[in-house]
Amino acid sequence: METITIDELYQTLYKNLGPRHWWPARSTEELICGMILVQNTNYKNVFKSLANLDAATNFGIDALLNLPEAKLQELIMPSGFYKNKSRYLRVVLTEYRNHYHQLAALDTASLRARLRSLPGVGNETADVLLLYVFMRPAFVADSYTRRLFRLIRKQDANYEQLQRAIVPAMHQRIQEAQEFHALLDDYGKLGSDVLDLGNRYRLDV
DNA sequence: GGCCAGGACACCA
DNA sequence: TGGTGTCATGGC
Repeated sequence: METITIDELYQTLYKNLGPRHWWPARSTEELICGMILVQNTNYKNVFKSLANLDAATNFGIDALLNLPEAKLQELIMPSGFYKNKSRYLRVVLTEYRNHYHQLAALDTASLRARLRSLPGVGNETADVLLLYVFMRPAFVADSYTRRLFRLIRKQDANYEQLQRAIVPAMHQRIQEAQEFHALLDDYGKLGSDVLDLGNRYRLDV
């Protein structure tokens, strides 16, 4: 078995999978909606909800926030958990509309803590918001990512533990950090048929 | 027809 | 700190 570094892992994934074009969205508002709606949900279902929202509001921030509660729930229903997600969407979109510049001025740690305090924003959603909305380098230790790193590190780790281990070993620009997350998740979906990293490599961090 | 998806949260011990 | 139940739809 061959040892691999974080950089080499990134390069290996990139060479085999190519650019993943994440996060798919035409506006920041659509990005935020997708991030909430995709929680524990297949993105194929999310696309249906996003199409509904687009048709109803064209992703105008005020149009989104002015939707009656019942209408918003109806539009996002294909993504499941629609009662929770409608509430989370309102909170995060309101925060974005009213406080974006204040948030953008914060250092990354303070910004993450602020995002994390919002209902519906857990570890993963906070980190994808940092990565794709606020353009801060972040490492998203989601379930796909933890599964792969469990295989190549030969040890288990929860979200925070994996972040503490990996972040110091990363030295990526924002675009690479974004691509890394996309590559890790798409690798998780495609499975080891394409590239059996778990049986080939060992990562010592 | 069962399993799962690009989680978060409340509750419990 | 860690485990479990709940939220819910649609694709495969």
